[in-house]
Amino acid sequence: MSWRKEQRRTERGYHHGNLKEALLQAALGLIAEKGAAGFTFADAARMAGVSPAAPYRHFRDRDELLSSIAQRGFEQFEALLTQAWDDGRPDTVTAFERVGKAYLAFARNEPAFYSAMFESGLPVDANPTLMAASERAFAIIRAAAERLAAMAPPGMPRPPAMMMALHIWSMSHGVASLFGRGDAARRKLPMSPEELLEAEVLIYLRGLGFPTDRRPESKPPGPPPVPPAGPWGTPK
Amino acid sequence: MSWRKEQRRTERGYHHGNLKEALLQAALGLIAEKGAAGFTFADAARMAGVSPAAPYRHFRDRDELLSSIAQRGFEQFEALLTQAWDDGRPDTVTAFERVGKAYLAFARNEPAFYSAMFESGLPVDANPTLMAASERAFAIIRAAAERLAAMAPPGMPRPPAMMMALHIWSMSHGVASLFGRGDAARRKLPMSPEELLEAEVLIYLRGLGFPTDRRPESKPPGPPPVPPAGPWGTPK
DNA sequence: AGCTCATGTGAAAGGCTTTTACATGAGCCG
DNA sequence: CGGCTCATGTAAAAGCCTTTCACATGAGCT
Repeated sequence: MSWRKEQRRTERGYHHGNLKEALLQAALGLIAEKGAAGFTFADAARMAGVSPAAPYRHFRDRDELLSSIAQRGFEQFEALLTQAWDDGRPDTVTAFERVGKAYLAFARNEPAFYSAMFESGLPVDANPTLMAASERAFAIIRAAAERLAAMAPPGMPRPPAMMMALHIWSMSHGVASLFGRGDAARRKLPMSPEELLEAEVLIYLRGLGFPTDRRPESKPPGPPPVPPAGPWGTPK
Repeated sequence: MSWRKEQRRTERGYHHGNLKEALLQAALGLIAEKGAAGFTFADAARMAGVSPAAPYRHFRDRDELLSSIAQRGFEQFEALLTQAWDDGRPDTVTAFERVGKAYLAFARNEPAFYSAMFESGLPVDANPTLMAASERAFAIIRAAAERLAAMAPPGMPRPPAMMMALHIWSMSHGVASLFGRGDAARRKLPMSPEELLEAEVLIYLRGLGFPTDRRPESKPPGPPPVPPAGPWGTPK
């Protein structure tokens, strides 16, 4: 084996050996449990088994720890979206909707990251590193919108990809914030957040003139059934 | 004049006379200035000129003050949306978009209320009064969607009004949260939040089969221009 | 005039944040 | 090996916040 200092840290001595990481993990757990506002620097220290002053060797203050978590969150978010987008395979619309689902999945499965990223009141635009990470994540949505815009049906004015990306982002974020969290601010819904967002995106794309019957784009779509089935299941 | 105890409170004695209201106002200012997380009970007391213990005569704790503000926020929000909707005058689509603009205006002009309502981490569903106020506000959007759904063009399956309402809500909330705040979490945009949301809603409505040329619904719309102008200004 | 109770005060306990001086020991160098 | 040095951790202390409790005040009622 090749553990130099990863393992065998059960009975530590004066030095922790991996405190920075331990603090991040502890904070992640605490935020998930009690929200970004309720999370306490001292609590994280206690959980890591060090004195309340120790964290200051690794983070300037509480906010910097929060920023680090948001930073890491944006990175994981970007990775998740990248994987969901999968460069538009097997077809653009399918991949697009997978991105939407990934957005919701992230909000639900990583409440701590999501809190730190979007609800902690951190001035995102004041931290260039954080801002950059945030923009890299958005760039995935942007790229997907670009691809979608490029295949806009002829005869329609081509929608600006940036605008489409912002629209999709706001839909995803709105659904995730209002309905997609595990525990807090929950409201009863007649459908799952995933279904809600999928229908929303489909209607939106249809409004742009896209065929939304999920046919692989290689073969041109045949004549649509009349009346076309709506994106909200069978009526009645 | 008829001030019994409203005015002349400059040089107060032992009793404040209107502390509850003064605390709410102070908190509103503090939250607007430093965010819901940064707001302090003691600060509000100081601002009202009373001891740190005084607020406890009017609010069980800090959270109850926050809840009161959220409560009041939902009420003002409802009033604003009601006024914007104006029972669908002069026509449904126009009124509908006015509601969207009102949502953004509220987020921008009342950041303190907005924070308390949506970003404070308060368990909305744990407080029945708060929940009810929140639902009354949403009911306006719901009613508007109902009206819109009723005038769905024939030949299309009729969209469920509740779903439409949730979609519109999520769009508005997404745009407001991501781009519509005065100071924090700002991101650069190629257009104003209002324009962004308006285009988004128009595209969505068009996806449902609604004519979106803003003609008064009394006179049936003539043949649409071909190709129809997009909701995003003139391309190029 | 006197009572009473809502409303405010002062003090105190306990917790969090942040700083400072000091302690420890891991890694390196001869 | 022996010793140096510096990153990393600790203890203590100052300052602020929250919350509680016993006590003070005076507004409104009888």
